[in-house]
Amino acid sequence: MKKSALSIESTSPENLPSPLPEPGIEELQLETIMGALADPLRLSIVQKLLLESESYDHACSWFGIDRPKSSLTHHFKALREAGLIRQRQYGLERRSRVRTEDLDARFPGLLDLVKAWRPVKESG
Amino acid sequence: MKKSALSIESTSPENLPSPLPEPGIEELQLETIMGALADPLRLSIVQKLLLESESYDHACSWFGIDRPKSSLTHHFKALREAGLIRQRQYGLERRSRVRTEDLDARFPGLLDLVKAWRPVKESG
DNA sequence: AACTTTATTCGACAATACTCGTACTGGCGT
DNA sequence: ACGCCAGTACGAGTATTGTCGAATAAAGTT
Repeated sequence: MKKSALSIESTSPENLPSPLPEPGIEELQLETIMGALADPLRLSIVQKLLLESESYDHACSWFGIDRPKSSLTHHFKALREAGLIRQRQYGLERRSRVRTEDLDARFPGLLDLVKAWRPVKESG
Repeated sequence: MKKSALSIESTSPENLPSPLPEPGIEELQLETIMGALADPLRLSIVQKLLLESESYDHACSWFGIDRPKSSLTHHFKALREAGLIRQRQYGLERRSRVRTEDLDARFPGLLDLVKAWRPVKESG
């Protein structure tokens, strides 16, 4: 992957848009995290990020969730405000990633539970 | 610990009252568990059992929670139905313990998070 | 049998959370 | 400038959850 030496975006490893407002590490609360993960849809969002995002951030269209946009906003916001994900604005898109380092530091083992989660199939 | 050979209650290591209705191991759902632990009071109940109960079961008076009894019933029931605790009737008391084996088997690391939980002090 | 103790059930109310339509904003392309 | 597009904000309706008093049940005691 060749890139121009002139690229204005490659001077440092951290040339990212600043994150949307989120709780700091010290503000993370286990109850709140648990509450955020009590919803199967949100659990699946975090799991998908953990298992399938190769260290890239993803806009919510990437998840392929069949829900109205206002519902998605609601859930992504819940995850961000609980401190599970970090969101950055890239042009039109608002991309998300799991706050792996922070969560591993504060709640070691938590993300492993999410990775190992196996949703129960509802009878149809 | 000497005991009578005639004891009708000591023929096996398991002479306990049978547990109240609870989900089986295969029915435990992470979402539901998370939901049950999203409440600080319930989180503190499970934590106290994990840290302070020396493999004994405890009635809810043991916890020293300053709430009406009907509220306590509500929360203990929520914990039991989520599969976090097992409850047995001992005479007048209904004693609880954490389902450590089941939870460790299904969600390894979960109980460590609860043990390590440090509640945030509300400003008074 | 009457009383005490532990805890449940029921019902009402309040508070919180989920769902989603509609209208809007902010960045981008032409 | 105009429209398009990802996503937000607001608000309403619904559902779920928490809180707790009052009445009840079940077990033990005397």
